[in-house]
Amino acid sequence: MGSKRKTGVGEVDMAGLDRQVGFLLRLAQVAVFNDLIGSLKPLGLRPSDYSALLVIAANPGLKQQLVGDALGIQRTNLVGLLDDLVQRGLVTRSVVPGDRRSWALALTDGGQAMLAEARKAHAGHEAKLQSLLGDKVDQATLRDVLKLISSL
Amino acid sequence: MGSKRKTGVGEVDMAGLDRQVGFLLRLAQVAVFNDLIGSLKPLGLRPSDYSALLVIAANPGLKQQLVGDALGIQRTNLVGLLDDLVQRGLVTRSVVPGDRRSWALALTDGGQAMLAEARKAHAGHEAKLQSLLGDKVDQATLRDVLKLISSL
DNA sequence: TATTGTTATACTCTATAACTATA
DNA sequence: TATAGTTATAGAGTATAACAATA
Repeated sequence: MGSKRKTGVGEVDMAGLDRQVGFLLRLAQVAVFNDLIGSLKPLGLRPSDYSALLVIAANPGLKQQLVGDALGIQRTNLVGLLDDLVQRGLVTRSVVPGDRRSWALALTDGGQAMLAEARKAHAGHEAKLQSLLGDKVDQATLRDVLKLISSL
Repeated sequence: MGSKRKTGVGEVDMAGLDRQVGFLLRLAQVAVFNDLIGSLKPLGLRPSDYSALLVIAANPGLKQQLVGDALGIQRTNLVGLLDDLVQRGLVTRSVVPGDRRSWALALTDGGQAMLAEARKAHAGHEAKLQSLLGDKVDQATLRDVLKLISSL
């Protein structure tokens, strides 16, 4: 007991934690997320801002509610996020002819330009990850595994 | 453009987000973490409490600083976590003969009993994950991939 | 001078309840 | 009644600065 290989940090016995998928999954996610945060920071965007711009660009006229559904952000927490994007002139909230309760979201020209820059930043981030994984991992398989785990 | 397959939530074009490793990694991590949170909740433990108990049990006499290093928790944020575990009678802070700045952490008998229960709860969680992955994924390979990604 | 633990504090992310205006 | 957006608020989790005691 306690005679297991001491991996992890220095002399500390990690008690098998460093061999458990959940723990490693968290470390991997934090590493990737932090790198993405750093890649987008020069543009003044967080990952959530970037993903909102992406989804709005792909679905012009989309309602806030649906953006939230797509990204897993509650509509109540999306308000402030979009307020900022609107105030920065990247996104417009337009009246929907048939429904005066909802907004039709769209990117401004500035929003399109910002998204183009963000895509480049994101591509750099992805390239780093790809080169790390290289041919050691089949990306399609990895995606399938992650999707499977998501259904837990 | 914009004519890609509409996956994800309902009618919304996810703009390729649902095919990116970082996004899927986040979804997978959230799913696993939430399941672990639910598994430990009946014991009044959070994942961070559980991992602290694990590491202290494997390294009796360990200093707070080293627990933090092992788990990626700042020493400043570990204080309250350990305060609670001590107050619940699960962990003791003892004087270290050679160094009066630090505490020697250890589990009480109650802490050992709690950890045994927590291990069972965790095993149930792991079993759920294992049965989901089944023979579709080699666990050792998955761990290696996640470790690799963590080094980004 | 550096280290350990501590306190106070702030910031982000996320979650809930309640309101409004529309449908 | 139900829905879309909004506001206010609260709770985690995490981050920094500064301090006391000790090395």
